[in-house]
Amino acid sequence: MAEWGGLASQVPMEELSELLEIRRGKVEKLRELGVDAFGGGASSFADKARSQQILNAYEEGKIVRFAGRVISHRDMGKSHFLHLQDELGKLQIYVPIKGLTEKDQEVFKLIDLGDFIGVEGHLFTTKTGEKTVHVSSLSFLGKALKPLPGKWHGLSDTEQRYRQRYLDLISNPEVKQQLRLRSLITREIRRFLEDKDFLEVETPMMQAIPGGAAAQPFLTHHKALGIPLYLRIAPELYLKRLLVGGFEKIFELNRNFRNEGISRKHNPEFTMLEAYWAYADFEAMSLLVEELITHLALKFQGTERLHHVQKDAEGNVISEKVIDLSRPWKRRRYEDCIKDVAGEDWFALTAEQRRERAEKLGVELGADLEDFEVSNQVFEKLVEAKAMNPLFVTHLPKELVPLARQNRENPDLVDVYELIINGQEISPGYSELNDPLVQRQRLENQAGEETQKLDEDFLTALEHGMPPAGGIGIGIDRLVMMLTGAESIRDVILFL
RNA sequence: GCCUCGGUAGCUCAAUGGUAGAGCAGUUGACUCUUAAUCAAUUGGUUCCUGGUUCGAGUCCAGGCCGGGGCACCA
Repeated sequence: MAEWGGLASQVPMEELSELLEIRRGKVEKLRELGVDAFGGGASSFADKARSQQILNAYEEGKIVRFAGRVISHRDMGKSHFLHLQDELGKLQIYVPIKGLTEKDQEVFKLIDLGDFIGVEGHLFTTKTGEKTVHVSSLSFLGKALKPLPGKWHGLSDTEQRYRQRYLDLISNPEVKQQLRLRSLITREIRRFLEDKDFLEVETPMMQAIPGGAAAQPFLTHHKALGIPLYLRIAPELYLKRLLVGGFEKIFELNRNFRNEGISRKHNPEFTMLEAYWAYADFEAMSLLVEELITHLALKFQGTERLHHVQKDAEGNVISEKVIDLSRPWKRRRYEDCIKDVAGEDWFALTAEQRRERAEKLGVELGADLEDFEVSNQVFEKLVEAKAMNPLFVTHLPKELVPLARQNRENPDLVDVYELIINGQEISPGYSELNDPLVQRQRLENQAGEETQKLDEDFLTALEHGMPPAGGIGIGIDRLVMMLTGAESIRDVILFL
C-alpha cells in the first residue's frame, strides 16, 4: 500500500511498476502541453447534466456538457468511442480525431481508463442506435495513476471489494445501486416519521454506563476527565429521559456499537432506528411499523410481494425467495409460536422433559441454560429462523425483555412484539415500562446476572414521572437486506 | 474464540515436487459507427510472510498475517 496517494510521490521513479510509471509520464506530458491533469484551470462542470437526464431528454444535435470517469475506450484509428460513467449510469462519447484542435488531439492520446474527463459536443445516434455525444472539445479533470479493475470480471475478490469499496462501486454497478437504495430508504424513513410529527433527536454515543440492551460494549477513555467511557449499545435510556422531559414523539436513527462477533447478519457497528410515542402502546407501534415497512416496499420495490433471486456468475439461479408483506401481518403469542413447533403440551412438561424434546427436535442446547432459555432456543431455531413473511410475536416472558411493561392479566409476560421477517429479528416494539420501582427491580435482577452497572440517573429520571409510551427499534441494516435481497449485511454497509 | 476453505501479473484465473502461464488491461503499430471492437507485435512476477523438508518448493511440513464461509457470542 506504500505507493498510494500522497505517499506515491515519495517513491523513486525506478521503483514504480511500469504501469504506474507510464501514467505518471502522461501527467508530465500533459503539463508540457499546458494542461493540468487534475483539472486545474479547466472550466467547471458543476452544472453538468446527468447521463440519465441527457438520455431521457435526448434531442438530435443538442449541445451538451458532460463529465465522468472513462470506463471503456474503443479505438478505431481516426475515430474513438468511449463510455463515461457518472453517478447513475454511463454515456457514450464519440471522438473524431480530425474534429479536434491539434492540441486536443495530443491531449486525447493521454487519456487512460479511469481518468475523469469533461466533454462538450452535440448529441447524435450511432448506427447501432446508441445515443452519443459527438465531442468537439475535452478537458482533463482528474487523472487516474492506477488502473481500474478489469472490465470483464470486474472486481470479485471479496477482501479488496470491502477494503477498497470505491473500486467495488466503480466496477460493480449493482453494488452501487444497492448502497444508494440504502440511503434512499433511510431518507424515506425520516420523511415518513417527520410527516407523523416525530422529531429526530441525537443522544450520547459515548456513555459512562452503557444501557438499553444486553450486549458487550466497546470501551474508550476520556483523557481530560480521566474516566472510562463506553460506545453506546442503544440510545433507549436517553430517549426515555426525553419522554420524562416532555418530548412526545421522537426518534433517533444512528449507529449502535456492540462488541460481538461478525457474521452475515451482524456487524459491530450497525444502524438502529428507535422511536418513542408517548401515550401509545406496543400495538399502536406494531401498526406504525407495518405501515412504514409496506410503504418502503411499495416505494422502492413497487410491490408488497418481494421476490429475491440469487444468481451465480453464469446467471444460474442459486436461490429464490418470496417475502409477502401484504397486510394485515400475522400476530401470534410467543407461547403459541413455540407450541406450534414443539407441541401443545410443551409448557406442561417438566424442565427436564423440555430439554429432551428440544434436543429431539434438533435444537442444540448449551450446558447451563435456564429453563426459559431452552424455550427461547426452540423459538429462535424453529420459529424465528423459518419465518419469511412478517410475524409479530407478542407477549414474551419478562425475563427476555427487562425494559417493557408487564401484562395486566399475566405479570410473567410483557406487552411487547418482536417482528420477524426474512428469518431475522427486524424490529422489537414495547409498551414501555414507566414504573420506576418495577424498573429498578428488573434492572437489579439483570445487573446481578451480568455484572452490569445500574444507571441510577435513568432511574431517577423515571421517578420524576414518565408518560406511558410505545417504543420501537428497527435494525436498519437488516431492514435494507430484507427489502433489497442482500444476503450479507456487508452488502448494505458502505465501509466496514 | 473454534472449525473450514482460500491468498500466483493491474483484474479474472491456470500450472504431478522439475524452465511460473493464459485472457483482459498496459505498451507499439493498422483501421472514421465501435460497444467484451478487430488484427499484429510486445512489456509485466517478493507465487501473502517467516522458517523447515528436498538435488530442486507456487506445490509438501510448521508457525504467522489477511480474507471468505460456518459455529459460538449477540434479551
